[in-house]
Amino acid sequence: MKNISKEDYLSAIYKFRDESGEIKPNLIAESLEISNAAVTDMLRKLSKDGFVLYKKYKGIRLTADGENYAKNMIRRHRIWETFLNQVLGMPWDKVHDEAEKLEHSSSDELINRIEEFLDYPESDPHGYPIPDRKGKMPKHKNAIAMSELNINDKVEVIRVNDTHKGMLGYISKIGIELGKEIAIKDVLKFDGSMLIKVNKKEVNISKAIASNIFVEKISG
Amino acid sequence: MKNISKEDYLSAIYKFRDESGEIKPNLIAESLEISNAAVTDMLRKLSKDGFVLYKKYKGIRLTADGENYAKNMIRRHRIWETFLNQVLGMPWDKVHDEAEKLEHSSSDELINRIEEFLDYPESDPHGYPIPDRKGKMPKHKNAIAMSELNINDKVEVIRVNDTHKGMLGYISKIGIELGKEIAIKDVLKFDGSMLIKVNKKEVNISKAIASNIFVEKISG
DNA sequence: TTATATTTTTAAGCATACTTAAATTAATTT
DNA sequence: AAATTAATTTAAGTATGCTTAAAAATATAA
Repeated sequence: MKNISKEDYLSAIYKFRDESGEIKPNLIAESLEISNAAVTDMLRKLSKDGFVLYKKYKGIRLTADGENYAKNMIRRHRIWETFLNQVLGMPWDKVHDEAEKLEHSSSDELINRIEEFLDYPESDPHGYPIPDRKGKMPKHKNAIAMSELNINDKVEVIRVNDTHKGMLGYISKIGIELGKEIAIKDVLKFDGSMLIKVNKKEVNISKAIASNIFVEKISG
Repeated sequence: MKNISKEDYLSAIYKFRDESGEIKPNLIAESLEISNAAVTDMLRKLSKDGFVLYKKYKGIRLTADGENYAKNMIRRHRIWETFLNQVLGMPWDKVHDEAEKLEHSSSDELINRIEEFLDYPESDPHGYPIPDRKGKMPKHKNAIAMSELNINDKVEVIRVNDTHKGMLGYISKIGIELGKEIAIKDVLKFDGSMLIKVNKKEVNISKAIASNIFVEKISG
């Protein structure tokens, strides 16, 4: 395993598989923005190398090796993001792309040193947990998507999905960040968009955005 | 230019060209440990892209664009090395390999941020100067190779060539590091090896090693 | 200056990770 | 259950950056 592509495939499978641990080629292709044919190709290689279980036309899942490898990539990614944000002051909507490149170019020793320098952080700048060097995930806070909320709920932002490019920058402008308090003022049945209060200002956000912001209830 | 290989070629040309700025394919091939044929191939591409001046069987030299690109790679490399050593405490004989990977995976913005965090260092852990963001090199100290020295010279280590794998680790064990004082006790005419005193101990080093350690005379 | 050795280039081929188009299998709709 | 649609795989082809072997040019030595 020296290969960027293979590492990206494993990360994508880990990230987008369903609750039962399976994923379809289509979803991998979409998330990596490549053709289905390329995915079929690579799945055979990953299977031969013992990182995924794959029989054609059947579901795909990671082996124990594949799972470890993927989790290690997630670890690298989140440690880099945390470093870039906390130490170098890079804004949270820019760290993802930079970390995506760095994660393929660092030894485990380097990652461990950065982790130590950061004093063993448990979550990245978007609120996602960082696996430790043995692959153990710190416990997640019990968060719910903002799209599930009702009028008069008051919540605190716990986690924000960073996979949709542009979204983070957009909600930053509105004033949303980790730890911020938000009050739900109205929910439109028509399209699920909601009126929320952040920093004493009321703004409207779409359901799609709301479903990528995870929160903890304070009251309601 | 998204390519690792092309970046490595430009760095190698910059690093190993002669005083007139020229280099031969052979030397590039050796330094990158690839075949001469591969070098011919790539030179045509780099020439087409405007990074080198190249006519077959004639000397090779960088264009202004090529020179800027190469210098920027050197800058990235040395800033990463400095960061790894100063901030993460990675030993000076390990930073080269790690930086070699990272230098291809970082945006200019990231490099600039690290440089700022390091408070604009002027030299890397091996004593080599770091170009600033405009490509300007800080002035070198006037250093001479230790292989040029004579009995009873006393010197201070200014710079050590890090291109020979294993050498740094070897001389570290002897006790040689930047700023260290060394006294020349004897020079063997037979093979040019020398007896030197470091940390009150006398050790023998070969001429090949001595020619990669650069020093400043204190007396003699 | 000629002979020999070395360097450089050309030619042909390989592996990787993609692509598009066609064929096959599976899933959904009627 | 058959027909239609969608997903997946196969097949053929591409670009990149290498390789080895042979040919051509240059450099060195006698």
